[in-house]
Amino acid sequence: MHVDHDSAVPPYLQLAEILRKRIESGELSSGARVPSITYLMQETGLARNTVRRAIEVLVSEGLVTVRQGWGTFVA
Amino acid sequence: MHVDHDSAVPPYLQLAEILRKRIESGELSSGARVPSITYLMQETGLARNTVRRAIEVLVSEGLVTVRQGWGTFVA
DNA sequence: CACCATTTGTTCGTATGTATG
DNA sequence: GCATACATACGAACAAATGGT
Repeated sequence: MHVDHDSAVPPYLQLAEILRKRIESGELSSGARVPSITYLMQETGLARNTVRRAIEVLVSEGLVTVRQGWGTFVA
Repeated sequence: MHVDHDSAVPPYLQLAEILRKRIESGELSSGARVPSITYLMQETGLARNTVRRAIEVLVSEGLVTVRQGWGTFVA
């Protein structure tokens, strides 16, 4: 899991794309838990808000659902 | 234009609601320019990112369109 | 019940990049 | 070049919800 800060594609979109592919490939199937924000921060080196933004992209696409205090899950 | 930090409704949703009503009431009609982020920051006392978040809500609702370097306009 | 760890939610202040006129 | 306006990102702090001890 790696994002390129020098890319023309902003990091939050790169991360969204990474997660999207993991979902569409079936690596993360329906109902599966998406890695936590904290974990994704550590894995990618991105800030919390940036990770959240990536997740919000997936939420707006209907790919995942988020529940406060619980986690993020593949729809 | 006023947001209440003690409200259960987060400021970014309060601002989104304020702008939504100004659009739906016709005070801001189609094609009209939405006040700039800087202006809304000064008017509401909110931070830049918070104002942007409110606008993103309206964008996701299709009420406004944003053009970088130009401005935000009622759809 | 209280307490705590985990996880998501919101906001702030700041900095820098990009686009338009 | 400059001013304005939006775009992205960082780091920090605290709130709220959940689940387990």
